[in-house]
Amino acid sequence: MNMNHSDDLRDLMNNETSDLSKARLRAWLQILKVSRKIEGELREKMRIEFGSTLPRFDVLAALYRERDGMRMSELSKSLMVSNGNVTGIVDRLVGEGMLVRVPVENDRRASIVRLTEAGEKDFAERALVHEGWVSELFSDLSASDADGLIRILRTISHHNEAPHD
Amino acid sequence: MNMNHSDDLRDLMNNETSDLSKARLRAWLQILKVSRKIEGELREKMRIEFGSTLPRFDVLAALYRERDGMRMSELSKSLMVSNGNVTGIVDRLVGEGMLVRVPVENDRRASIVRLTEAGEKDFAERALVHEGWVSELFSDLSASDADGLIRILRTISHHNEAPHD
DNA sequence: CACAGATATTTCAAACTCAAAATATTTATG
DNA sequence: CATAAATATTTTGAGTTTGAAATATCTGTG
Repeated sequence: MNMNHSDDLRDLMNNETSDLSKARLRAWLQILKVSRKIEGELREKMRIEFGSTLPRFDVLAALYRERDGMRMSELSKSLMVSNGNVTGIVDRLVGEGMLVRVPVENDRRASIVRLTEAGEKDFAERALVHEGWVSELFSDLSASDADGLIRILRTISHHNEAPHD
Repeated sequence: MNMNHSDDLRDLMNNETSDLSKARLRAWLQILKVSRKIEGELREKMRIEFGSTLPRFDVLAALYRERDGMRMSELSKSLMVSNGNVTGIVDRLVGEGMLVRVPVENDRRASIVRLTEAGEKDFAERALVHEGWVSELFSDLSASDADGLIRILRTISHHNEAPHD
């Protein structure tokens, strides 16, 4: 049973916070805890097994889904990180020979970033290993709990979706 | 229904990954997505409303729960970040007058970090505002979904708990 | 007591991250 | 066409983060 708008308003006016508000805070703290723990584990595995980092993996993953490449701005929006952030990571991946920057016809401001053949091959292998790590870290998560988790998280995502153009 | 050990083993040997493994990966990516979006929102609010940052809030929150103060190592373990990281953040918070370092009797290696009176007062106010922000960001999350979310995330946490001493 | 190993913390270099400013280019408007 | 506004990206400065090395101190064993 969801709260309606006037309930929310009453909550905001109220000095002491409601039980629901506290439950939501606990939920957020638990999300944060799991997220940090799993990220820490994955970071260490990437460092040891791949000699690489999580942010680089994320960039490669995004470009593996979009084989024709993406613009810097698309990349940063898709990863939900700042524009300037992506610049540095892409620079390093270009240096490692995983990515190339391709100029865009008719728009000399922009460039498309895409995987090199080597980058594509490397990532394909890494993605399988990565999925195995995640499945192992989540091995107590049943199929139905995975679905439940995804459903609940989506309701949160959608509420906080970026406003339409 | 959970997988047993030999199912996991078969999965590892198997080149193609299972549906369950893919569901777990999707769950992880959704956790990551929500976690990033909410962190971004909170970061911005903290910057604008408090002129402060998320990591500083986290340190203050931990010390607000432990009024007698914590050692640097306890702090970094509790926040799941590296030791060296906490040093820098505590340095800044000491500079802002929110924290003090107190020497530990009988152990000159260690020091206890605790809130100053001003730090305690400031944080108490901020914590209420923060809880309101979270509740607003999670306003589509019902009480039962909050509980469900917490339950599922705890099973993941527990599996990945640090091994006992 | 000597001193090897353990423990607590800081320092360090490299990478990541953000927000804002700067740069370059394109588009729209008069 | 001139040029203001919009767009795409990079640069910059400050802060955060990590993992490893350095420093200081403590503890247990002989």
